[in-house]
Amino acid sequence: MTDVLKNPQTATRSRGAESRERQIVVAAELFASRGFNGVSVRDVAAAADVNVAAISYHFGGKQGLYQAALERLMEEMAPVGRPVIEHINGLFEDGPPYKLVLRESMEFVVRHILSTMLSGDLPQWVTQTVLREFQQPTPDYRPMLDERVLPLHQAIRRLVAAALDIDSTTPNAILASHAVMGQIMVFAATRGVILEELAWNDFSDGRLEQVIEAASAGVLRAIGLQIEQEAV
Amino acid sequence: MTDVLKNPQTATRSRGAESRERQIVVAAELFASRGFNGVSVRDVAAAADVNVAAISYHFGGKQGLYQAALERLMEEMAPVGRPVIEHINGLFEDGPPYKLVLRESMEFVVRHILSTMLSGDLPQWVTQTVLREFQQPTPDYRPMLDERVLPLHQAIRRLVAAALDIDSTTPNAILASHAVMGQIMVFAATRGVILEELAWNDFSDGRLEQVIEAASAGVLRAIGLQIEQEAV
DNA sequence: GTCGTAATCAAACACTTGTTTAACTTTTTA
DNA sequence: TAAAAAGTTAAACAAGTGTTTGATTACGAC
Repeated sequence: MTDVLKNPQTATRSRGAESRERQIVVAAELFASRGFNGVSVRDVAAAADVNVAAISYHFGGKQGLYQAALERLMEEMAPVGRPVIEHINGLFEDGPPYKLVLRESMEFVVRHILSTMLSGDLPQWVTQTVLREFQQPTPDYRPMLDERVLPLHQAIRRLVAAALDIDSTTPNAILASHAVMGQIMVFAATRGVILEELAWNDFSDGRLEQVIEAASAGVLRAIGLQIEQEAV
Repeated sequence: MTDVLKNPQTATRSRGAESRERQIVVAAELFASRGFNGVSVRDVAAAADVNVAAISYHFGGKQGLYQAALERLMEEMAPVGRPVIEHINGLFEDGPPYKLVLRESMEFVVRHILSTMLSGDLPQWVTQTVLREFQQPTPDYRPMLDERVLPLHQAIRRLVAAALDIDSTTPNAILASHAVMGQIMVFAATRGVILEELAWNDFSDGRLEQVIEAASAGVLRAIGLQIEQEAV
């Protein structure tokens, strides 16, 4: 808690740190929307209002800047997965939970992931980069995969396996949990197409709620935790 | 069936057509794996064993080559969606089908899509390009979206809506069908990660069958068409 | 105030980019 | 066979790429 006092740089790094920060933010957004090769260092420099040489000076080059953006991505992604992982792990501490508890937990998971990824809380570039890297991983993305994505997958797999009454280490559990992840992430991945089909501009207000409830209902049915009858 | 005879070009286009064909094939694969900006015209020329100028000569430039690759993509994608669309449309010709029929149809849909996309039948670059463009569409992709992807979505939506007993034009039907598409496509989209987690090399033999059955079971449950009891 | 470090800057670097040119070979047509 | 068309080729083009340089400025420490 006394980091600020112990590290004078943190309090007084007025000059270069601000420009460094600007470069990371701008680069993260540009890389997300146009890809690594679609962005030139001069694009970043212009958008961040710094000299081109500043990138090599601060990050050692374009590649280093991308790595810095990925590290920032890891920070931004923490609040997406961490609550879910902690929630699920806490659930299994006192033995296998009742189905009703599993149901509520899965509802929480779906709601948490979709509300953070679809609302404005999480910067758009975070989702874009995760999806892009998931599909075509760069070597620098490995830490992100190991420390953020896979732990979230494994936590959800425990939930799915418990709901389906199968061992969470079996291929079937792995496949079923990926299917569930697909059911959830499809709303982030195909966001643009879905908005277009619904003639919506964004997921504000009740619309996000509608998406969450639809996704939640589908997921619960998929793992056999649906309420028997639904009002029509 | 007499196309070859009626079109002498097809039989006798010895000179330029071969080189043109090679350029399209090579370009489609390179663009799929490295993205449009990640591939230079000299990369394509070298891989296709032609002169750089040939690209401008045959396609008017790099952009034209990409469009040609997208047109090829549209041809390659036809056998994925067409059988599914025809099957579903035929289903509804004589009024709303029984649940048992819906169940068998959905099983066919899942099996058809996954077996074509995960086995070697469909070139890998096709799936890669579809997923990439779905996430970040270029203007040239619009025809592909309108003529291949959306019709498939709409057909599946009819099935999903019928299974859930809701109107297929409601937001809920749209959302539910996207969730189902997510459940299916996740196996193509995250193919690499899934193979890694299962310590598999590919989806050959019984493995593909295992994936299809897992996906199928999840989808059927998600739309309320599951068999009541499953053997354990 | 002076020194030394950190940061910024315009300019230049060597290299790659997509495209065009004009000479050439090959194939088709008549 | 001769003319025309189609295709291929090496070379050159201007513009853009990431990076480095050396001078210049801003700032905290003494």
